[in-house]
Amino acid sequence: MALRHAVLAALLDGEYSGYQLTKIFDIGVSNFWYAAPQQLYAELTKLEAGGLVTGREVVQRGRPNKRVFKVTESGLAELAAYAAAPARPLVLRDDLAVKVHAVDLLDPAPVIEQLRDRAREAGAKLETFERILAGLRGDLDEETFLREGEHVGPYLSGQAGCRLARETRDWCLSTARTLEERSGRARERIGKETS
Amino acid sequence: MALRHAVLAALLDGEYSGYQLTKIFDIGVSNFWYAAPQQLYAELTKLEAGGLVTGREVVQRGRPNKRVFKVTESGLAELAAYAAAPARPLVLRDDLAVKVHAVDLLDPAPVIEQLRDRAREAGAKLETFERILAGLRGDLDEETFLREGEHVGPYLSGQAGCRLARETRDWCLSTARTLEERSGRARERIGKETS
DNA sequence: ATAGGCATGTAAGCAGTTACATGATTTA
DNA sequence: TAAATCATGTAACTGCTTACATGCCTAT
Repeated sequence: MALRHAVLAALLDGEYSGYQLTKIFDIGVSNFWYAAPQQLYAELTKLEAGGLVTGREVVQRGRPNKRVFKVTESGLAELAAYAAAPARPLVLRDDLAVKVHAVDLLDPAPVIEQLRDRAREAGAKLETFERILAGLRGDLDEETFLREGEHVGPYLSGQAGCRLARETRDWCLSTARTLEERSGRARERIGKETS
Repeated sequence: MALRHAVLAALLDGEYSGYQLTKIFDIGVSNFWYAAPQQLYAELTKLEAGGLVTGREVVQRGRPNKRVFKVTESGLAELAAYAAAPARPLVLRDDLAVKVHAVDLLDPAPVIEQLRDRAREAGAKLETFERILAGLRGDLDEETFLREGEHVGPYLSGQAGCRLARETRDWCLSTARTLEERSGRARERIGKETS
């Protein structure tokens, strides 16, 4: 069980509804966890049944009511036990890297396009994260904030998201450029041979 | 279905047995895919049944015989179709980042220790990858190899692994240092108050 | 002797994905 | 009036993890 702890950790930042969590997990809780909406609703139900979170109804006008959740004492205890247990190796499954690995025997064009797409996404994510980080540290510069700020956890995990997004963007762009140039030269050679 | 394509891509580099693949997937196929040994044996069985790979017995002395596999025509066609289809977002699930996110309300000591452990692992992985990349490019410098080399796919995906390992190591170390210093100062304050 | 690496699996259970379902309100 | 956003689920399926199982060979 693993999503459970990611949800608990996310709920430390404030009270959120299932729907709000889907937004947070959609960009990946600072990009280190992904979960589908249906998983979150299911997990929240289980967590509430187990007494690790409590929900309360929030009446809204102009839009449907929602139930927001917060972590209970026993939820916090669960998180503490989890944090003390040894970390398991991270799970990474990257479709696009598999395609790049195999690209020599394949048509590079669609792979290049996908690399460009992902570079764009990663760039957007990077901007989002940088805005979030700037919001968290407020007026302070990073060093001061990390030394004296009260809640640095979300900032530190956000930095991981930033780093990953930046590297992803740069790798995608440089890889796309490499493949583009190679297929450009390949076309030239064929052109010369057949002319 | 996704592991299937990662296996096919890995088998493009040469003929491997299930056991050899576990070693490759253990360090994460250049760090972009992880799979447990049992998954690989099961997947190879399925791939062979579907005619996407063929196996042949290799008789060895001094150790048990093994079955090595290679990709068939139809396996290559499957890979080509897969590469042309839109990439799905990468799956990332990082236990340790969840703990860091929640660290403000938790005992930081075990988290710091886990960060140091992971930094060590990432450093080792980085060295491994750099050795692999150096082997792939041989005498050529990186730029020349990427321009003129025959098989650049594994090199490019390996670069992604390098980048990720380097960022992981650096983030873990700087995060551990930040948390260490903060808990050091916290202890000092408590010392002063109680003396 | 025994620990570790090589080699290959089965079986049960849990987690994650995909498809389907509903309904209100706001914006274009 | 159609599309997008808010809001919450169920059901079926597939894929992944954990635990268990076997056996040979090499090095210490």
